[in-house]
Amino acid sequence: MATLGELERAVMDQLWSADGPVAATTLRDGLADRGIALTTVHTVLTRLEQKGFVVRDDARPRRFTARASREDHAAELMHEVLGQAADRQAVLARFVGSVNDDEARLLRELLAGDGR
Amino acid sequence: MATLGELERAVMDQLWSADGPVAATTLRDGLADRGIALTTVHTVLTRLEQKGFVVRDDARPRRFTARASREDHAAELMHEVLGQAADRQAVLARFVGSVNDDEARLLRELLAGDGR
DNA sequence: GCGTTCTTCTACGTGTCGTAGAAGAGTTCT
DNA sequence: AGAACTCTTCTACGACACGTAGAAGAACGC
Repeated sequence: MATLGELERAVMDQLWSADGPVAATTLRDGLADRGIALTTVHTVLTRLEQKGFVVRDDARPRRFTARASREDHAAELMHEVLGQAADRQAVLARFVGSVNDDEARLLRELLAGDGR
Repeated sequence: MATLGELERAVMDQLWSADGPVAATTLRDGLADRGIALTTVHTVLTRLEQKGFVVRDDARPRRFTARASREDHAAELMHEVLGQAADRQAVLARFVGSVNDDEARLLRELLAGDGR
């Protein structure tokens, strides 16, 4: 399971919040609170690209896009965790046992919908 | 989210598979394929203890126990992932959308059971 | 063409993890 | 008790991931 560092996650958050490709300078500005150099942003973006989280286009001020949406990413992570377990049923049972009421309701609806 | 290294995970697997407290020597033997030194096992156990994954008793050849079961651990991880997402509903929707039929059936049963 | 901006390359400090030796503490056997 | 053995703790080191950014070259706008 490829993991994300602090800054890497902050950059992904920016990309996930954006509704389209984003330039490095924009990302740096969004991370202004950290006072981060533009080259640092580029380094992180390159690493995120190598990890398969980000794609860069070939336009000239390069623009970066998250491969999967924030939600897809989270759902994928959940599947990875579940998939690594030998006894998935037990894991699901414990998982369901500790979701809150709203989530339980939602899950029921989601499952009722598809006729599987 | 505290993460586990390769060896740390292997040790946890041993502890999870055991049905009671386990001595360091036993763990080393279970990891015989790696040809690991006993002190290495101890180091890892100490780190796992610091991370809160393991408890050691005060019997003299110390014995180590996993804090949570393998399944609890996985379910906790799933919750952590879910909890970090802003839009949990969307994550759950994608998660449910990609479970296989057996798992969907199981989830329905689990959710039907409790009257929430 | 020239200054400005962007990109890439390279590098370093810190923290985590795998790895284990050395030395001390405890246990066992005679 | 004393010797021999085993277990525990302390300390340390190399590798790798990540945050960080400067230097230098490439591309762009005027």
